[in-house]
Amino acid sequence: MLCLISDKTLARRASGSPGHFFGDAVREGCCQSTSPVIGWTGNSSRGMNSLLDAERLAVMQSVFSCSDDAAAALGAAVRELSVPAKGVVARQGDLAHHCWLVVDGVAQAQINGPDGQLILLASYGPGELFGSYPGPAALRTDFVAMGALTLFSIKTTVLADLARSNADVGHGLSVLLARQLDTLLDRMAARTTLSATGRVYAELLRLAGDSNRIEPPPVLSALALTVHTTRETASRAIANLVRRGIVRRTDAVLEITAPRLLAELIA
Amino acid sequence: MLCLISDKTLARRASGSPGHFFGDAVREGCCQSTSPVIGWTGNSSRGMNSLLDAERLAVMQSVFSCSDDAAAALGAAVRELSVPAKGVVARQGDLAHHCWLVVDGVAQAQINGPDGQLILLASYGPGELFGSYPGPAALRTDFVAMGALTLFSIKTTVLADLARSNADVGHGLSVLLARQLDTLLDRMAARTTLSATGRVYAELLRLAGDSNRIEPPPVLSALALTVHTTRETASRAIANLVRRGIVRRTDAVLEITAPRLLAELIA
DNA sequence: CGCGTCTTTGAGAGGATTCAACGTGTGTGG
DNA sequence: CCACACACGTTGAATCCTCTCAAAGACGCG
Repeated sequence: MLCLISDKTLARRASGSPGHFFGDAVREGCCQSTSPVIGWTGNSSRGMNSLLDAERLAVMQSVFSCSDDAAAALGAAVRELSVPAKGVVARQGDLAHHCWLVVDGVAQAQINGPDGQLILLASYGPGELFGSYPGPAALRTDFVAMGALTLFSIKTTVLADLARSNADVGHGLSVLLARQLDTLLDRMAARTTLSATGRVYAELLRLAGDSNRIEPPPVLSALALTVHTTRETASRAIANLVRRGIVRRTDAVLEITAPRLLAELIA
Repeated sequence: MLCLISDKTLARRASGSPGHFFGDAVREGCCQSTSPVIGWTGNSSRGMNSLLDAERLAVMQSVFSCSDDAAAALGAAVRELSVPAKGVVARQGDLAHHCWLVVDGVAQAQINGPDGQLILLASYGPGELFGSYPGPAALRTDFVAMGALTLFSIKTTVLADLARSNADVGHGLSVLLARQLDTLLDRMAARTTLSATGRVYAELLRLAGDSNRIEPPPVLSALALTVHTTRETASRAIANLVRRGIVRRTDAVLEITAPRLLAELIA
């Protein structure tokens, strides 16, 4: 029997759930900016659903690296929010009056191209912020959870006011945004300079990091989406690498045996 | 005799200079975010080379919408800088310790793809900021002036300190960055969802604005670069529109006669 | 087991770049 | 003043990359 899944279904699915890989991957990736990551990086192993006030403050402090009272002010303005896997935080076209701060999990900004194709624009990991900031605005993307997601939501106006009145908040915000700008520029550069296979290769290197291993091995359909290509292309690209002995792949791990060579191939 | 210019040469050239169109175009385009532009928008008609202190303060205030003393602090930390057309502000790979605030003119972030092809990642108009912000960092793009350009340069560390100590600065910075993030997302969306001709059409609409006229008519090679395609493709796309009577083109102006129809074609 | 998902491979189609050629306008230098 | 180089635009043909379509196998799960 043939495979009848339309790409649309696949796309919708792949951005969701089950592989733990994707979550980890994106979480790892979303903060690969030049500046070091803030000390705190979400903690999905905690079993509880709601954060204690103290934790909330700690979160604020580590995200904004701010004083106690600033954290308190933020904590008070914030509302905790849980979104199930595949849940939609906000829809394209909505007039948003909020920002969302990712506490745990990963949120993705995606667009449905006119042909129904789903396109990934950005992903937000723990400590990152999305929504409408300088003022309320219509959203140009959907924001969906790709795994269980816990957020802090805060009114745009309140956040702006806080930023204006409290230096720590403003500064923290600017750092947050600068980092996002940075990674977005990277992604943009990759998308426009590299060929489809090149983007796949680059993503492999990024996911592998210094250890040159991806464990568990990546789900190709998901990887394809993040670099804006098709599973077929990704599959072919990687098959090529395996054939040439540049990467080795087992059920448990994908290992890059010749990272230098792979890096050369990208250019 | 044939034309022997390699594409590389062309690319290098086109990003420069002579057509006044390109400068205006980008200047118009770089602030098309949802939030209204700050009240002040550069003034190239002023004949002098150096800004008075008072003007400098005014610039700061309108960019950061901040108090007098914050503006004074910024003004003191800043060094004025003039870059000639085609001049390079900073090079890819440089370890930058500065941020630059565009006072007048347009700066572009560009990358040379491995094949020597020049690619435009972003452009910064008056009131926009680029460089390394949260901390010193290696630049991933060249920054070049595309027309006479005057900048304020400020040490990254100084700016960060100011942001942390002065709420107005931090807030202003966050607004600046949020706006850039916004437009970058837009650009990204356009680049990934649209076809090459679609991007050309979209750019036409954007340049034309409400008046539906582009005056003087766009330099195709430059337009092609901004939407990341070739002059040939751009030329074909527009020739098509002209043939179908959707736009009219003379030496002096390009006019969109059927903006609705054109908008339809983009999707 | 049937179903859905993921992967892989081949073949075909389409879009966009590349190459080639030519016309035009502009500025430079002999 | 006249080449000449250079930039820009236009058009056609060839080429290549990438997506789409089609088919089939593997795995996990209710």
